[in-house]
Amino acid sequence: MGTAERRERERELVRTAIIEAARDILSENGLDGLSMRAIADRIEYSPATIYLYFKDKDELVHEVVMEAFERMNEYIRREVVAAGETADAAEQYGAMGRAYARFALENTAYFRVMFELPPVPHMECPEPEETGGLETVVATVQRAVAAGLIESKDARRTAIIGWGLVHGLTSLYLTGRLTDVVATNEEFMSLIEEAMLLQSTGYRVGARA
Amino acid sequence: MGTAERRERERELVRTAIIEAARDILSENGLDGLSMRAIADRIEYSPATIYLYFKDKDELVHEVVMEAFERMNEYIRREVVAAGETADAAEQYGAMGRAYARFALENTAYFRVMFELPPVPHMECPEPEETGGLETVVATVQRAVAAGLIESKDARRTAIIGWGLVHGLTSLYLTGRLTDVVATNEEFMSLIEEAMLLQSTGYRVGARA
DNA sequence: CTGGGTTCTGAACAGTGTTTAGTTTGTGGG
DNA sequence: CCCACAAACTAAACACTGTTCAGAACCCAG
Repeated sequence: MGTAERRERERELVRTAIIEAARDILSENGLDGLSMRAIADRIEYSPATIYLYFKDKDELVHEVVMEAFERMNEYIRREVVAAGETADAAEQYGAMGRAYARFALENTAYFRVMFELPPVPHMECPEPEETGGLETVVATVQRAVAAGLIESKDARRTAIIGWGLVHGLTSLYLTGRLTDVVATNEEFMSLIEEAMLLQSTGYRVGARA
Repeated sequence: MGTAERRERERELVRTAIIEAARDILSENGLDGLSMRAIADRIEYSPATIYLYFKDKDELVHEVVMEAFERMNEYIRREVVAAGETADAAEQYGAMGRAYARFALENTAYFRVMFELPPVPHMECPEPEETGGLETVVATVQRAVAAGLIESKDARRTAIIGWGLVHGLTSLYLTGRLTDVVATNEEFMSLIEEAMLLQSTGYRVGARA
């Protein structure tokens, strides 16, 4: 009798319903609007029920964040294949950076929660999704290095510096620190483009493409 | 009779006491530990009293953040004059970036609050302190450009890109995203150094110093 | 010393995350 | 069929949060 399996399936259904509700509330009302009672209301359960599926609010949010990272990775992957099947590795690297920034612009609430949260004290996951995207970047950098487009002794360090570059500019822009320099999203994207171009070619005289 | 002035002074005294208490709690217990009641306890007043000096918790925190920006600016200023009276503009620029990162390492709670907060919807201040530091950076970049050490069509854009670079790397490091690449603070500082060096010289073949 | 204005507080309200005791529900075995 | 047991669910409470408001305490001028 497969009732146990059905129970298991139903359980998983409720679990994902909770996560979806949390994700939707997060997108619509921001992190402040994301309360256990709001989630409970949306899925028409009691708040206490959530604690039968997640030990904490932190655990629930962590799950949502993990999902967000997956989405972002897929977003970037899709973006880079869309606009660069024939592009060289350096161009693909640039496309990744632009996609990262654009994802942040399109999912600001997501993006904030992904990085504004505690320094992840309890991490068991062997970084399958979280840094999975980074590995792709590293590989791209390696191809660019092999093609002589970028010089780097350590492709991973180079990828991380690039990550820091676009992540930092994006954070500053989203928190309103750049308002008196870059006003619109278009201006911001062009700033990102310039910054990424810089990493490849530098500011040295005559080095610019 | 100067009782009005004395009253005013006493009032200002309580006000700064509140801010100091908030700052201390923030440093010791982080943003989560910063509650109105905790502040009231520390200054031995009732929670309601705080609302006679600040309309909001947001307004109070905003004040603390403004102070934090001033402190950071002064920290950087001191750092750059300390280790670079004879240094050229490019070296001073690098010192600024390192100081920024070191300040973040030494005041993690501060740093988080400074940038994790809402996109500052109510900003009347004509950026005297907040971007006051940025102007110094811009001036340094301009001197470096004039000396032929850095190429840049727009010194402000260049400064902002540098800001984004070190800010992003710092944020990622503080939120634990770089743990499997850079383990210690020393490694992190060397990453910052490499990244800033990159902005001046680029990854182009033969462009490295 | 009395009136008025400032300063302060106790108590409450609405909201939060979380726990627990207790109820409902559904299924498997006698 | 029905009972019992386990799983799912919830109402209510607890301790906390930011915030407000009526009233007490205080201080100083007239």
